[in-house]
Amino acid sequence: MNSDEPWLSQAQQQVWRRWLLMNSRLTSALSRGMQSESDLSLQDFGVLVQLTDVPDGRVRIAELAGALNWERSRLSHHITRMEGRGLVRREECTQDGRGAFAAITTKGRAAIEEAAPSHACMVRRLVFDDLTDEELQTLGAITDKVLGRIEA
Amino acid sequence: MNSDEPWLSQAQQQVWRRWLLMNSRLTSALSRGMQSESDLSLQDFGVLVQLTDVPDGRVRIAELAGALNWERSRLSHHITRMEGRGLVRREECTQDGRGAFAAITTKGRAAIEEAAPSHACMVRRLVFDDLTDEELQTLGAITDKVLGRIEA
DNA sequence: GCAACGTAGGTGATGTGTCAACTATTCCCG
DNA sequence: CGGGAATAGTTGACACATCACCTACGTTGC
Repeated sequence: MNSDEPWLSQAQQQVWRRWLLMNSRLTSALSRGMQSESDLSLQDFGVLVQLTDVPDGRVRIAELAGALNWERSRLSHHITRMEGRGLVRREECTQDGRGAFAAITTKGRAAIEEAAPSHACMVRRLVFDDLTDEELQTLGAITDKVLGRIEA
Repeated sequence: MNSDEPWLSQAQQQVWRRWLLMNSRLTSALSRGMQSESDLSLQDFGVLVQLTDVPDGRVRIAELAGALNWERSRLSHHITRMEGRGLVRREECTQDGRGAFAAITTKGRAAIEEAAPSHACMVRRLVFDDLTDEELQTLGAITDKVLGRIEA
């Protein structure tokens, strides 16, 4: 438990490995679930969530990339593909000639509204239903601490 | 808090979003750190960890894929690339003519031994150093619960 | 022993992410 | 104002992941 040593304690290492495993299992499970219930990927869903979060259903590209923690170029490619499927559309920004918005379409809204309930249900079943209030609270505290560390 | 409703409670949703964000931030941070300190990717590292975990430094492909939660074909492609860089080598399995091992090479061992300390240190700094013993224990309990749910 | 089926692993085409470079615009400051 | 630096977004080449399919071997049951 000495901070100068580079290694993790036995307990930390065990938790860490289980955590990594849980994350990848959870992601694949949610991803499979999403694909089978709708024709959205988890990534598509993430984009659409951000767009429905905001009243006018459109967000500046860079802001969206920040919220998703994606690279700008990745988002640009992804938007291109989603645009091709009619889920979003690009809109130009009059305030800033360089800028652009990604805007959700009617079809996009329909898609996320169809996908959301079963996804939320799955998240509950796999993650939250078994957690006590105290565990939920601790989990929140942990994520905040880690996010705090990463900022710094 | 009714299990029949598909939706997440306000508190759950907030924790969930922070959790997702934390995961993607943490992964990018660790990935960047790994790349800058060694010439391994986080994925390479994961493979090598599994191989050093076992006395003879070789694991059957399918078992390795299971431990990493990767598809077999993904692993096969990845092994091919790592083999090209001299980090691992394929070995045939005499017990089962279909089978194969992935085995760590001397160079692979050197690579992971060089990369491990700073990676472990980063994991400690970003994740564990701020956590109390109780939080660590709760985190372990949570991962076990979720993993349990996913198995079922 | 051999036909039908299951399993281990590999392959190539296609989809997605990353990186470096690029254009167009805005900002800053003399 | 004007010119260099910074910023928003896109693009194309390349790296990696996924999917459907393939081969080779093993297992089972007749």
